[in-house]
Amino acid sequence: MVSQEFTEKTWAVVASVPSGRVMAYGQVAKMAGFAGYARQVGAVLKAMPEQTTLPWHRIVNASGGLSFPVGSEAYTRQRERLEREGVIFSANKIPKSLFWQPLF
DNA sequence: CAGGGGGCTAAGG
DNA sequence: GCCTTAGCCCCCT
Repeated sequence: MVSQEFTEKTWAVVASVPSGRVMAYGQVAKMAGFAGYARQVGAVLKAMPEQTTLPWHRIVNASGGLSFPVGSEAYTRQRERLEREGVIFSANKIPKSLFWQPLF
């Protein structure tokens, strides 16, 4: 389990990512005030319920790819949600230009 | 304490 | 592009 504070700060940052844009796990952690906690961000998102309104799918790895095996159910689910918002994939990678850069 | 493993990352071959 | 190494932090065995 992760601290309540970390969880809440993470949710806040994730919720701030606009549709059609994505953000890396490490970047979310940093924005939440927990630099270095990228893996914990993943843990928080994994614990999200199915019906959540939080845009967990907008969080991807720093390489622009999804952190699931290509073709897996989880991979497909996340990719469909992103493409539905207009996010494009090139060779299973999301272009850097689609990364959300919050100006602090 | 030692090991292993996660929706991670950056750097080097 | 791949794989390995190292670093990161938390959790479980």
